[in-house]
Amino acid sequence: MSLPSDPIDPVLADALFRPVRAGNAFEETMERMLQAIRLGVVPPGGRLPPERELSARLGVSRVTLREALRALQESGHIESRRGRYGGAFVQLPSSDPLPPPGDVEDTLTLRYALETGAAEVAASRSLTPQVRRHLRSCLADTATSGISDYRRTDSRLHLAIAEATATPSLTAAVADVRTRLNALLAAIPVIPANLTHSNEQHKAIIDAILDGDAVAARVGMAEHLAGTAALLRGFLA
Amino acid sequence: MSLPSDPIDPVLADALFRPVRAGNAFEETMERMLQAIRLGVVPPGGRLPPERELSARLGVSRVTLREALRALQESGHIESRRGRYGGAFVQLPSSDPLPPPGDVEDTLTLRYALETGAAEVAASRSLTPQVRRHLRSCLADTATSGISDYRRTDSRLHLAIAEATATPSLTAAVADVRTRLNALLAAIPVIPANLTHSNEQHKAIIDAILDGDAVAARVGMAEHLAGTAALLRGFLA
DNA sequence: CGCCAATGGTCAGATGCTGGTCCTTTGCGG
DNA sequence: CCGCAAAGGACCAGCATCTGACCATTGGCG
Repeated sequence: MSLPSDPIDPVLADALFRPVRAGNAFEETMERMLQAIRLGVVPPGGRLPPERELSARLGVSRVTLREALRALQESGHIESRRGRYGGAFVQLPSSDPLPPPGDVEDTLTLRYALETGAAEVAASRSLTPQVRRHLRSCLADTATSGISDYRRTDSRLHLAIAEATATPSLTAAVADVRTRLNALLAAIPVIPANLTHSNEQHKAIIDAILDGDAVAARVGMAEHLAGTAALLRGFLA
Repeated sequence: MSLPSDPIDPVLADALFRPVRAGNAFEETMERMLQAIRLGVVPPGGRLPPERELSARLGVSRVTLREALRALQESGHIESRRGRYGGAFVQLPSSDPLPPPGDVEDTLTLRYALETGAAEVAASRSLTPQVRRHLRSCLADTATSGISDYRRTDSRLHLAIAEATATPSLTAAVADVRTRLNALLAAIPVIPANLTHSNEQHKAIIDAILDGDAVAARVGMAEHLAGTAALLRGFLA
């Protein structure tokens, strides 16, 4: 019963007829909040936007958003305080079970395309002083961070590069693939030797971007990603 | 009232607190079907998968899917036939109002990152004979197509390159950005001179991919995209 | 010291979406 | 020529979600 009369490319069919929504509104909302917390976009101790604003931004009713927030509260990720100047404050949960990792090669290849592209585009632009400062700041944070918060500062640096492209869709895509990558990285330890090596590569990439050297930025990022990819393939093979 | 206690990066906040869902289930389902039709994944005269299969794939109830199909029927995109060997068959609608174009630079930059990355990755892989044939076939279709169906065959060729990466996420991302691009392209005419120039570039890109020359594939794609980008910026400036 | 604005907490009614079931149409194959 | 399998068409009960309003708490400010 192969095909009655359908010469449809099965690969493209999988791409286009993929699920319209990854889960119900509650699940997707919670994933987003977890993403913001895990990527360090809202730092530990920081406050999330008010419920009304968040629900409006996410395009979700406040009831649904609150369900997600309550779940995050019970899992120890946030703490809610009432009254004016209250809100949801990010905590450091004792245990944080990451979602199951997806397809490794799919994630790594998508990451390669997105982040090498982002590095090249960022280097091709004339960056504002604020953006240049932010890049340098994130680089310094990564270089001086210990093993415990390396993953978060590293995420922030890579996101800063994506931001420097001034391309919202690209920034969002990089954030998403970074979340998938972190789910993979959770399975392997942070090794100090790799850490110092990464820091050297980070510096080379940021220097190239600040110099406007698109080729060097791309090549530097490609080498950097190859290192992480090799590490992951080794551990998850 | 700048910030009460929120040192949250507003750019990243926009990226992470973006809407969880683009619309209701009906709207998103209809967008997907239109995407499949407009990109030529299901060719004119071709049959869509059965309702039950489609609803399962899209993760949407059959009722909702049928609402979308009925809308497509009333807009002249498909025709439904009952009985065994029936189904929904793609028509050529007389008028097809495209959705309003989004941010031009955002679309073009994201496209640059995704498609140059896809070309490089495709060239880096050892392609199966089927994939090689498919690439050559799509290239030939594009070269021999007239003005009327150039946009569709061109879309198919670019999608074929994405498929060659064997990376589902990348394929889906390229398909999405291509849909956004087509919304922009709808505003400008197809010019024969540009068409022949594009065909030369297409041949260079596919040759590079088939030769496994990653650098040439990337550079060729970058030049090709720059041409379209310049054209669009000129018309939409 | 008391008011007030901003925030989280709660609820009821309306609407959307789902899952399941059954009906109708159609054409191939026995 | 008839029966069956595969497809679209239609319906309904129940759950999920949204809308909108109102209540409760808190800390700064007048």
